[in-house]
Amino acid sequence: MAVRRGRRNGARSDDAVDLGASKITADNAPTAEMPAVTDGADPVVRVKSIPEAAVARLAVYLRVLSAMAEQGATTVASEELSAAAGVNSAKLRKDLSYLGSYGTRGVGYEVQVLVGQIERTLGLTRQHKVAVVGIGNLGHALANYGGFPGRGFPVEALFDVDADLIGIPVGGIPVSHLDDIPQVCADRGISIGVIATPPTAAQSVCDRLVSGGVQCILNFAPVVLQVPEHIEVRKVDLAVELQILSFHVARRADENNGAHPVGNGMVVR
Amino acid sequence: MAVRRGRRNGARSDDAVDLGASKITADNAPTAEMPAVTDGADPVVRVKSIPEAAVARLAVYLRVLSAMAEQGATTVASEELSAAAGVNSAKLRKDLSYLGSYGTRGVGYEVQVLVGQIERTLGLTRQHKVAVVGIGNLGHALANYGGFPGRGFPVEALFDVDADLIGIPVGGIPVSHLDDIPQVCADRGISIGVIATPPTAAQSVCDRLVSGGVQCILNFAPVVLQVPEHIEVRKVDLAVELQILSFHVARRADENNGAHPVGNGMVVR
DNA sequence: CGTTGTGAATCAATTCACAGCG
DNA sequence: CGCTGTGAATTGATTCACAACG
Repeated sequence: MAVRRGRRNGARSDDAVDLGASKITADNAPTAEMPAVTDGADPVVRVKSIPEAAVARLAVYLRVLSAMAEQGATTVASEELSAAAGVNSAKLRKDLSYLGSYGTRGVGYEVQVLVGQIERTLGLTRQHKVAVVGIGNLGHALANYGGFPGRGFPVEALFDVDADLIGIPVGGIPVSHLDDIPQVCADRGISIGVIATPPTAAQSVCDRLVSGGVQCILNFAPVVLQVPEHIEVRKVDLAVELQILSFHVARRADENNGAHPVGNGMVVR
Repeated sequence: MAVRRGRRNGARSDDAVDLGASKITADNAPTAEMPAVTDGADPVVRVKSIPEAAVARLAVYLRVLSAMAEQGATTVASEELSAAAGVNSAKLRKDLSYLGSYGTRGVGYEVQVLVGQIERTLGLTRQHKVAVVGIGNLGHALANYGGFPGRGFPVEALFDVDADLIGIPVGGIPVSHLDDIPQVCADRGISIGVIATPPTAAQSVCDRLVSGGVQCILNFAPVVLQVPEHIEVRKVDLAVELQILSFHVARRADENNGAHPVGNGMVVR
């Protein structure tokens, strides 16, 4: 073994994470690992890397906590929060421990404190301007989401190829042409690009977003995008989702059927 | 494609998948732990279970392979296929090995064979009828997907609460009322329910889908659904996706910056 | 008390590295 | 030779279980 350690960083966990979409990474080059400090010693590094899978769950906890706060809850125990978030309490506590130590033994966590810490950790204390590309059905849905989840992710640019759409405002933002992606994204300081185009257009749109300076891409098109190393891509793929469900249906059917050819009442087809 | 049941090598697996969307599990330790057989004595179980993470990737390989087939490719090596799918070749080969041994050493894989095997494994040789609930922007987008990914996932029922929508056909299917979910789903043999409603309606919709006999749910609403154990749920959550991206932006900024901009207490623990 | 926080143990997924074979 | 298939090694995530502590 050569290079050791390496902190979260350029982490190339091929897919890891596990919520919503999948992380996409080049996945090649195993070697170029930077030896970065991790635990201990380094006085400057304080962000103890958080496991990818935990990050996705933090976002879920955050939503649950916000709902609880609205209902007036001021403190919550790991058992309760974990149940509401659909995970077990040990996992929840471990996840929260990555943020630091904000609980009170024998009592639980203060809802507001947790909300604040999760927001800080997820980088929600700054704004991330979003551009949506492809104003079809899905793009419309996204554009109208009206500033996306809460505040923090304002949609500030829309793009399409269709000449009939250019200039028309959707959800308050006029649609620009694909060709203007780099310019407009750069001008408006877009940091997240959402691709909701047909698959054939996706790679080229992606390239333009990158040249416009976006740092992250959320890709709804069923294609594997090729991006430079420093760009973070997540993918939401309906076909893949359905096929995974299909797999489970099939598996279950096989199991039930192990010996019995005759199915149960639910057999479709 | 004719519906065929080859249960030759039926693969099964255990639990949480992890790509694409998230598998939601009760997660309450089902303490009844059975020593899973790995190769063994069990008379019925001889199939190697497929790691959950691999299932999601198989769906991706399938798409890439289909595209290659269309371009006239007849064989493909792991290196090429893996590059196109955005994973490394060792992982690809391992994933494919779960299907059985369909490659030719020194040559590669026959595209058609692989396509067939993946389809069989994912249960794509049967049809899975889909219902979409919530015909807003997103629901519309989904309903118009026109029979979803290829064939295999025909949308056969639509639901909404809005009286103005009831009876109106969207993508060829008339919209029914939420109250009719159980009946209609049962009648039409729906196996997959897609929830595209506002969060407040989601749980109740979910319950009705379950009572209508659907086996799997794809949930776009930002809520953690509670379902009976035998129901498979996957979640696609826009807010979570964006927040994960946000996390990575923040992390990167912190790194480049040695020191964090806004001086909140950085914590360590 | 009751609940957090966390090492240690377990379980799952990924990667390595090479034997086996066409 | 070139490429697959796979055990072994590694890395990562989850769960256990309990000491620490308000």
